[in-house]
Amino acid sequence: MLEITYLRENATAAVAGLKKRGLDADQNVKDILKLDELRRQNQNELDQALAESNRISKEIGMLFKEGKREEADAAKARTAELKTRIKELQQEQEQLKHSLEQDLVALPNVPLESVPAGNSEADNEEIKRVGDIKSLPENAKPHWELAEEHKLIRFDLGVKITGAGFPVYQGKGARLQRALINFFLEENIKAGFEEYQPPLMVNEDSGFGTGQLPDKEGQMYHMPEDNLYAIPTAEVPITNIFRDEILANEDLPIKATAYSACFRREAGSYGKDVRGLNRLHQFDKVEVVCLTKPEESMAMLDSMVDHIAGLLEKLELPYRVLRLCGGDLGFTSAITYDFEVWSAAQERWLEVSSVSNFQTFQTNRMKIRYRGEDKKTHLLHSLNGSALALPRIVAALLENHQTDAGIMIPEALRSYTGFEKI
RNA sequence: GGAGAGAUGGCAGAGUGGUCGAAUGCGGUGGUCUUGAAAACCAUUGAGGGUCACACCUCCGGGGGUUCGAAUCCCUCUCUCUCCGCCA
Repeated sequence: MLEITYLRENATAAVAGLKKRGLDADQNVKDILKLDELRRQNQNELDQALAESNRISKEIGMLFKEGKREEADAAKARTAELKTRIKELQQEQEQLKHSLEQDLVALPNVPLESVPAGNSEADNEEIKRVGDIKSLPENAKPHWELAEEHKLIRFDLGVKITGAGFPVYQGKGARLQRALINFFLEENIKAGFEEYQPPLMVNEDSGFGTGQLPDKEGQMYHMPEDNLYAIPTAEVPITNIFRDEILANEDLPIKATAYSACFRREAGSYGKDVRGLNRLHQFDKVEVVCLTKPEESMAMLDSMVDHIAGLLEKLELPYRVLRLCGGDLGFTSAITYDFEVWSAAQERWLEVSSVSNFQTFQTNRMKIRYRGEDKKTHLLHSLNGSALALPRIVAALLENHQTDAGIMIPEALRSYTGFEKI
């Protein structure tokens, strides 16, 4: 949710920025500013009425104390009209606040200057490409065939015990999962992130905090008995740890990492490109979440991008980094870099990480603040990224590292897997 | 699942209808003292809205009600804790 103070002062810049998403927000912003204006007028009037009412009440108290019954009763009579007026104004205030909030929540984040305009993947800007795209052996296979052949991942068993999109990992497949989780966590810790183990279910407040609710309600698994939601990413519980907090300067920046299983209903996304590990209902991911002072967030974003690039290089995977165009940008993001790994056998790029700076868009809703030099509270900037999501990494590892002698495990991972090839 | 207790500022904890945004202690910040630190002492210290700045308004778990007036009384919801039962 954008800050109203930002919109008041930067309305034209906001509208111009949103255009890069292919969104004409001119009228929306005007409506918001109008509502804001009305709201403040209404509050002014309401405050005055309340002040008057408070004054009279105090007066009545004094009169009673002095035993002046009759004067007190006379004063009481004066409040009747005031009370109905207050009630009206309060109702109006509620409505105005509600409308304002609704309009604000509906507006996506404003893309930063460096974000290219555009409305599809084609307009994303490739800023980096690393690693050679190897030519694979004649008989190279996609990962789902490799997984079946080596009994690494059992999609059939997952279907039997749960349903499609809930694979069972077996033998070296299971050990590879565990190795990758540990590898990512250890690398993140080395880079200064603190590890957390969050709950895998969250309450409604947390869902609202990170913006999954109310709009993406259908994407989360919901347990109605207890009104809990299965997390779609560790970002949700981790970021919500800091909800409604004013963080101490010495604790900043926050650099958190967490492994979690992630659950996504992926309603309506059946069809092409969902084969094998490409899209699952349950998958594993190691996430990084940062909170910084505003002036430090862009440097933090760069350092996160560098860190994630390092992970992919250690896994010896060819990748590229894209700066997403406005139209491809997530609702809450001001700037996003996508990491894509080349899937040799599928001959397509697979998104394995998305690193974003949300600036105050998330923290405004969650009221995550710090105390500035001026002793006042200010909103922090929030950032997050996957470091990394397992399924597509596994897909890329299997496909890219297949040789006639077997699937080779990258050097950096061997101390974690305990085996060198599959 | 059964029974009971509770929810107040960063924390602990008082406050049962008006002068309470709220005692006191701890913590934080600034200062005095000190070579420095500790201790002691003094001062200061919740959040949000509003304003050029004041004024002013709102907030004592959430919602509703009674009253001229609610942290305090009533209704309701949520959450937490303790004991018993079951159980990893």
